[in-house]
Amino acid sequence: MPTKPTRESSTKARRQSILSAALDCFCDKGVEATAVADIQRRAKCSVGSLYHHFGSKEGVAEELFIVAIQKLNGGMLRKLKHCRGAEESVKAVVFFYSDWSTRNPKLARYLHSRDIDFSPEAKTRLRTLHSEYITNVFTWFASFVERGDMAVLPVEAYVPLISGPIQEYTRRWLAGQAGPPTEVEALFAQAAWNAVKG
Amino acid sequence: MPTKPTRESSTKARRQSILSAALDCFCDKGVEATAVADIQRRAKCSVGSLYHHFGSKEGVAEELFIVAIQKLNGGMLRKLKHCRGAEESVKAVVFFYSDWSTRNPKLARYLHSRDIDFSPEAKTRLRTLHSEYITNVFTWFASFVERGDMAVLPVEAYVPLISGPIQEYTRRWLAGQAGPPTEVEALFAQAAWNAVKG
DNA sequence: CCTTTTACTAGAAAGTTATTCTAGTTTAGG
DNA sequence: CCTAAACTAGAATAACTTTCTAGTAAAAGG
Repeated sequence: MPTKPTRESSTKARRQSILSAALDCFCDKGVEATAVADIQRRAKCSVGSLYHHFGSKEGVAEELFIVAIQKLNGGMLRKLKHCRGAEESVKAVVFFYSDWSTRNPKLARYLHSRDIDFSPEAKTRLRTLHSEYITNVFTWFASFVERGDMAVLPVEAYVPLISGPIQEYTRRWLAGQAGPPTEVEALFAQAAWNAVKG
Repeated sequence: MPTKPTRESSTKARRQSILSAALDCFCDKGVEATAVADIQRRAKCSVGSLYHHFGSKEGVAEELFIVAIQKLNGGMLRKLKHCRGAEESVKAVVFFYSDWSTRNPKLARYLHSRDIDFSPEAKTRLRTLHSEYITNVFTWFASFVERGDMAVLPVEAYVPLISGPIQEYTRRWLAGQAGPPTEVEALFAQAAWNAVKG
């Protein structure tokens, strides 16, 4: 049975409804072109409510971006934990990226739009999230590199070599310029492994 | 000696001054956050003049984007024409992208911001430019594939495999998260060739 | 050489959109 | 109950984009 909505739960629901209304609008018309009124109408809330929760239109966009990144990164790490060797891990990165994007096309599309004007605070928060993630990923792969299963390369080179192609392909798919990533993921996973294997 | 400015030349100069003022503003504060007044002040022109030439702020952003794409693509094709074999061509793509971005960091940075709300006309124009470019690139590489120097892959897979890593790396460099691409271009060129060689 | 047309510039006015403000409602906690 | 804090609403304001009117200067036609 549905429990009586408490304040906490309804706040969460309201925030969520605004975020998902925003995502729909952003995907339909782009970030810049959607007005606060568009989001508001879609979320069925007032201007005041929206500004109470997010401070600004930019605030909504930032939160949405951060939530999306967290979902993607969190899922990736969880997936990696179940991998046993270097090759399985590298390939898992490619497969997970492809699958996640296919399952969450709107979020993926939004993550690919890079021109959101983040506030300094949001930038800091993103930087923190990113370096936490990178740290986690690197400690996972470091042992493989030490063991000689993977090549020794400049640290910043691994991610582009492994994820660059599938990301770029996915971007094209989202833009309607290519077939679904499932068609090439195996090929790209193999290429990723070839690029970084020891 | 400087020739007397004719109408045609001064129009061109004015348009150019608006475009480069816009590029500076966009790089400093992002597209959404720059006001028409910012561009106008920097270009030392009036609102009327700006609207006469470009119709809207979006119009400025679109033109800038298209010009940048044309420069990048044009340069790439010119570079390719001087290459002799498959390997040289594939590697040239990586090197040229890296060098062009290093030489034109502002334009490169702007091209990486993907969230500009293009008008339908601009979208059409971009699509045309893109498919012209793709056609040119593919006719260049097709012979190598036929000859067996390069692997037979889904057509849409080549660009991500060859350019994906260097693009992703360059993006990180522009965001201050990595060293200059010259440090990895040779490595990435080799990886690109490995990914598509026959 | 004049005049007419067209491209262009300027800045004020109008229209839109984002943000703030004031007032009021609901809920958890004492 | 009562109070403080969280929340909602929508009017008021402020910021910004776009349009409009007027005027200037270069080219084109006679």
